[in-house]
Amino acid sequence: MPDTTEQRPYHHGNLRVELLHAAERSLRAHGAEQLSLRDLAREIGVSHAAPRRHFADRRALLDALAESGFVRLGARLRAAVDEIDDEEDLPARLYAFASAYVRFATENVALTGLMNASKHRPGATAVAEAAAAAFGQISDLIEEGQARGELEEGDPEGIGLVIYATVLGITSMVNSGMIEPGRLEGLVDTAVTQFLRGARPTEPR
Amino acid sequence: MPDTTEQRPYHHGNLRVELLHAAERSLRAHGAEQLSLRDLAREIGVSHAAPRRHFADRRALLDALAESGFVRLGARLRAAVDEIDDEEDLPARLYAFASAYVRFATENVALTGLMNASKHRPGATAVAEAAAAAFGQISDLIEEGQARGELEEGDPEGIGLVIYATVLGITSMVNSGMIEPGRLEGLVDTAVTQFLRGARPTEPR
DNA sequence: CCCGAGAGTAGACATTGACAACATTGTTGT
DNA sequence: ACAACAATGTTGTCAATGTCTACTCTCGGG
Repeated sequence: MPDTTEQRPYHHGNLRVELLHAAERSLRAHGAEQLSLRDLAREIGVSHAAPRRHFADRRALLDALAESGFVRLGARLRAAVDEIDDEEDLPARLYAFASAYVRFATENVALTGLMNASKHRPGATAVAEAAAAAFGQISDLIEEGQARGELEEGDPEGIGLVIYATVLGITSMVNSGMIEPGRLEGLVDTAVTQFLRGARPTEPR
Repeated sequence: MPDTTEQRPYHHGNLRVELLHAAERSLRAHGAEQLSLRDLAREIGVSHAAPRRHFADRRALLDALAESGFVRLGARLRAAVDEIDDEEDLPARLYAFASAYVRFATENVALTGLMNASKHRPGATAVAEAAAAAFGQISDLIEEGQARGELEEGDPEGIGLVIYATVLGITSMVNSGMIEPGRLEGLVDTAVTQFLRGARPTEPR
């Protein structure tokens, strides 16, 4: 375990990951706007130019944060869905998915904002890929539901995107203070039930 | 009409609004991150400290931009809905609402990002109010639909928020580059139809 | 064993937001 | 008419920041 009391050798040896950790703490505490490379360097105890060896740019650091966020979000979404034992209980799985997203987004407000805001300029495919992997899961849920006849036919990816967008929008509004956090649960609930009602086959049976 | 070739009198006379205009141009051209008060001052031709007389803070300028954005958005949403002559054609009005939002958001990418990102810290009620006025309209649509029996009963504001969140989420994903702009129209379409299918009364008389 | 690449350091520079002290103008009360 | 006075702009200054360049340290492989 690295100790801060330890006499730092000339080479830190673990700077990149520690920078990411410190950056995430700062992000949580003061937001992306306030995040300063020099601050992180100070906090870790290296010179102000050291971060540049690992991140070409302030933006590169933020992108790395966003990417890491998407990876973790994807993992948590997958875990939440898999936690529903009954593989055929689509409503439960959908609700688990939505709840997991909401929990992540409200527990990581600034991070989520960063993830949604970071415009992926040409070439920065890493972030986009991580994001796609995160919400791609829901397409699978839709497809399975359609295969079992529980859902109306239709482009599964499109439908999945719409659901994802709904949850994203709700948490975005809560996180930006447009609506009170107390309404979150209720909104997610009506969103999911609304979708299920609208997506069931026209001729039941 | 004010000319830039004119000898500027000591008092500019219209600095506040011209600052906002210049700020919006800069926002559109380089994003909120890059917006610099000194730049705006230079562009307008006043001293670097002049903006401070009208905006206490860089953040105050951005907040004003966001508020103005919400006001204009609200107007365009209202106009779009009112443009549908048949007051009882709920689907058409919903679609008009969604389309208008999408158009605004894709025509004003950075502005929309700013509006959604600006965390309204305690006391900054102006932005929140403008936002509420913008999306509050949809609750009215829902209520009318319910009154005519075209929609299932339920908290109209909650339902309205869910729709708004869906459209917001879709455009957010497009604007952040997560999905290609070409899919926008189709996604909005499925979102609206999905909602309408799910919201119709259970026993259609 | 040495030497070169990777990793950290030190110094410099332009830019920025914020602040203070001062200048100019328009307004208002008398 | 005119003297305060409040708005509005200006100049000067300061600390902080991102980024760049040149230098230093350390370690592992020929």
